[in-house]
Amino acid sequence: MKSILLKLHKAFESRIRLGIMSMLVVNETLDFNALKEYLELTDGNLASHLKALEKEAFIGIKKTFIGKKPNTRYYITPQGKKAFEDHLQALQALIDLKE
Amino acid sequence: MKSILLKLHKAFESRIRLGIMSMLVVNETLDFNALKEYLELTDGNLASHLKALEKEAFIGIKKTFIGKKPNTRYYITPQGKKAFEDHLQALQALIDLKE
DNA sequence: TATTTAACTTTGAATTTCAAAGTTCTTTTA
DNA sequence: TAAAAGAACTTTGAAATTCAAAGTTAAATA
Repeated sequence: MKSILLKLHKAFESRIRLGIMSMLVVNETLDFNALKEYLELTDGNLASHLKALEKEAFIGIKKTFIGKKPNTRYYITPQGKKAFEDHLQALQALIDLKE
Repeated sequence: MKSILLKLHKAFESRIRLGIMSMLVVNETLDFNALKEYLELTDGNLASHLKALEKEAFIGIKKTFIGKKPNTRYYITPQGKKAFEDHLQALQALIDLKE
């Protein structure tokens, strides 16, 4: 049990970061505003959580233009995917304890 | 997705409290030292997390004696069980998003 | 040229977390 | 019976985290 808990990653303890990662697992990329609207966050709050995940190299940023409009898209990195999957597996193991 | 996140209970965001609840779901009751040793926590830290869960009425305390030794046991309350199960279900739903 | 929009950064206050030390009560042990 | 030890805390204080709100910058549109 203790070993399960140790597999939970600190970066994913926050429900907001859990939400960001979940969205990025199911959507190849998402832009700032999509995340912001979906998760109903203020700019600053979202930006700081994104930064926290970026610092861990769990997500990456791709800045492009759509026509002439700047567009910042976020995507999950391979490490991020791995880390998040490990985290979810640990949660799954916790859930299975009940059975 | 947003609605899933809203079902995550703040009290269970901490891995320590997640651990306490998990232990109490699979063990009818547990005493202070069992939790402390299993989760490798200091007295103070454990006590404050227990207090946080008790404040939400998610766990209860039963003080007894084993022989002449005082023994404090913790157990999960029906509300606690419900809340924890809802939380795990929300996590399960998050996990299932990937499929 | 003025306004708007995107995507931040900064600031600061509130909350949370944790370890360490102190406390109380009881039980052993010398 | 006095001293030491153990259980289960409480208190303290520092560090880290979280969040909203306001400020910033650069480009785009009116």
